[in-house]
Amino acid sequence: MDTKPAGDRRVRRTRAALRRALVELTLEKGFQAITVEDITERADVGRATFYAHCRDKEDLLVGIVRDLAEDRERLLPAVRQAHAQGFTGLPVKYIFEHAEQERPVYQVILRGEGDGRALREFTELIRKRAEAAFRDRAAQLGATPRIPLDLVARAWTGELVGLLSWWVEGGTGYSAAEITAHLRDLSVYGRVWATGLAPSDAPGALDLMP
Amino acid sequence: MDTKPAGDRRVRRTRAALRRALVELTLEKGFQAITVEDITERADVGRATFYAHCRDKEDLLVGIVRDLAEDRERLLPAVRQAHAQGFTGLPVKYIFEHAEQERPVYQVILRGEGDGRALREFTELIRKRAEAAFRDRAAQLGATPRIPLDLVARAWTGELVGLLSWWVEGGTGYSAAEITAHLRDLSVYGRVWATGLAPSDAPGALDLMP
DNA sequence: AGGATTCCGAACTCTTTGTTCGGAAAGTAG
DNA sequence: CTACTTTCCGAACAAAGAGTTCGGAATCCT
Repeated sequence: MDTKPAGDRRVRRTRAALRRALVELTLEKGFQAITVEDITERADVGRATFYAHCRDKEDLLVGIVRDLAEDRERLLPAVRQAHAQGFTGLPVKYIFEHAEQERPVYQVILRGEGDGRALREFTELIRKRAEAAFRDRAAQLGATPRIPLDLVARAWTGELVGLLSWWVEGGTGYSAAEITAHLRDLSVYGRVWATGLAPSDAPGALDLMP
Repeated sequence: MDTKPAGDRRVRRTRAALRRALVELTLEKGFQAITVEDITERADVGRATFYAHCRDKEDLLVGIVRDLAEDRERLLPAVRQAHAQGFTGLPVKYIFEHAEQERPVYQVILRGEGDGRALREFTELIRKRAEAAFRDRAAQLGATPRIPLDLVARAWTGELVGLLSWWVEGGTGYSAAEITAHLRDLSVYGRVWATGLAPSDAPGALDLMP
């Protein structure tokens, strides 16, 4: 999928139409069930034109996801600078807000449509950021973690992706700010604080308690 | 996909061969790239025979996943009874051990192969168990959660799936017992305890601190 | 041994994919 | 506005894969 600026208006229009059609159809029938003709029909574009823009369905999806990530990253420095310096992580609330604006695409990604590559790449991006942020801060403070930071980063990424997948489908009743706050409190202070349940009540505790 | 006991030896053999072939090929080339003929060739089975057993690739995968879940659930009561009563969650360590035994299939599921349905179902199963466990225990103790339990259950499920996906790919260097303990400590006591990092160092904290 | 079931493989239809090409349409630059 | 370039269209084509059918051979169960 081309991601050049696309100077020609015709190119911009057909590309936008194809992408829009793919996202719509994916949410309706699932990525797998879609045929190229479905897409071109919905986009009102000749089938040959489709192949002038991308190799196949997957390629089209990759382009969408890549541009979404660029869009997200593009505004990041501004957001970051508005708060503090030296912070290398992605502000969580900003991710939720971005997902709110681009809900359909986030749904497609987080559902794991299209062989799940998009979701894996999204997750990896978050994970790397989180791990870098943890390491930076640990180095600054000279703190000695009780649990390896790579493991902490993976677990935290799992929490974020899990909640985001849920939230983006709608119906949770939380605002971006609310769910962000909950996620932070839970991950920072733990389940004992969050629920008042003693450790022995945790799933899996059976194997760990005397 | 039939999941009957399969009394006939021929049926057992070809079914096993087909499933084995599908898992192998999926790990080699990815589910999407596999053709039915690839499967039958690897399994050394006639192509017509394939359709005598299942509608298509997906159906075959569904059968595999379903039987795996059955296998996991079948031994659960014994495990549970060996530890405590009234606990409705899935013992976490047992899941990791099961994944260790059935590594290839878990890899296929957790990579989100085959349109991601298998992964979604797996996640849902865990999530429901976790939420039920949290609710039961909260009711017993009369505790008032600071964070809604359904949100806690989703976040915890995300942690588990995230770590399990990582662990099952190998190379983490942890045993099932070790990673289970880490997951428990981290989720129960939180990141401040686990890493020594102050709350303001958490990704996303920017939006939440004054 | 006998009857039922399953497997095989070859042939066939149908859908979808991906490519090609010449003419029409729309865009851009000057 | 003109001239030149690029894109779009649609139809036609080849190739691959999906899914079905069927008679005969092989295998299983009892």
